[in-house]
Amino acid sequence: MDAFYVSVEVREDPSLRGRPVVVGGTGDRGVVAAASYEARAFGIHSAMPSARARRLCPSLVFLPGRHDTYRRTSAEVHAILGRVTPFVEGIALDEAFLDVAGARRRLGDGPNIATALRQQLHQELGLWCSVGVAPRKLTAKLASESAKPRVCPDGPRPGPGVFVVEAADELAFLHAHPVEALWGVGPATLPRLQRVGLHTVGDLAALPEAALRARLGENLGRRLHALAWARDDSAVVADRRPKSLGHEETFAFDHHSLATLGREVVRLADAVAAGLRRAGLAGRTVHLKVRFADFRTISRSVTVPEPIDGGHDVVRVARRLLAMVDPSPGVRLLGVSVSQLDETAHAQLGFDDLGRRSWASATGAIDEVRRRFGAGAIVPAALVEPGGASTRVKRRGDRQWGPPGG
DNA sequence: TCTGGGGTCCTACCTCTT
DNA sequence: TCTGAAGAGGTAGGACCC
Repeated sequence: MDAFYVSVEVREDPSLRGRPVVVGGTGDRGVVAAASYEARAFGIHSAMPSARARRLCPSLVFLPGRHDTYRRTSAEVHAILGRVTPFVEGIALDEAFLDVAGARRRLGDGPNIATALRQQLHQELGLWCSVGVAPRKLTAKLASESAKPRVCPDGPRPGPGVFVVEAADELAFLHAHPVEALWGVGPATLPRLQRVGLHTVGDLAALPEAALRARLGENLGRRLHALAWARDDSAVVADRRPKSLGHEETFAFDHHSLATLGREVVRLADAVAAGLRRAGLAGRTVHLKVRFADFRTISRSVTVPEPIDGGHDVVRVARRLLAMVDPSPGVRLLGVSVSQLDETAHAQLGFDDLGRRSWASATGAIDEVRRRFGAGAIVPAALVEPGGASTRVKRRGDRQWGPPGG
């Protein structure tokens, strides 16, 4: 989808059309999550610190974002994609691979399907997308970039919308791209390649695989060499199962006390546990991530014998991990996640352990209250601050791209 | 400039078991 | 019984993607 979050906002408020708009964290520590093409003309891009984006474009319209709306819209998009083929692999809320090999007899060739799909998405949802058509995922992804609108100093120019790479042209198309276009070349690997004069995928392809392996390590060297020669036979995988689930949050101010961080851990762990139960999952390994004021990041994890999905259990393990951390340098971010997931959610119901059984039934009741009255209707006692009717409980979800502005 | 949040995958190292 | 090798699993950190 083109500038997905921003496009959803513009659809709801047409007065934003044609203006430099970004969705992202509004506070000093926030970043840009999505920028309209008008904003990109100012040099603004996603992951840029919000403060810098404001400096680049004082007339910028800054929206805090509504993740639930984007998630709902993404589901609508996927429903339309699912009419074309059941083989839809979601990459992010705004991106997916489709294997249309089996749909060609019914709907025409790849470019025809792509053109029809763009029109359908626009007619039904009021959103535009760009489609790359190619023999494999890597080149389809790059082709979709070529299909997108272009940013010029005098404003955005529409792209072709659909960009087709035929099998015969695939290598020439691929080799003309910069090395960072390849999956696996990021901010750490790019300088290592550039230092030895490898700037394009073609440069990389011309190097013997052994030389690349020696430079980048066996695995990465082999993988990048294969990708540079368009050897990527990874299939489109529909219905991917998540391997971990977590929440993390950057604070508006650094925390130095274990007591304050303890409350944050309870909130995050409780939200993660609720997410696990919603997804019908339970996990065995709990991870705690801590980023200090100087951006040094550590993680601590522990594996428990049985899968857990109850707030009480995840909180207990996460608190144990927090006790290993010295918060005195100042903590700017805390994260809790759970991995080693399986679908035996509520496994503890089967335990011959009265304590666990009563927690499990309490958890079921908590989920039901939250379903009927909202996520804030019932919270862990550790999060309730004194204040009677004015008691306010901070919940996850209102600060998706960094702490809010003050 | 001053760095989010949701993830996946890989590597290195350690411990335990066979 | 002791020892070393190999494999599995756990833990920590980092790179990468959208």
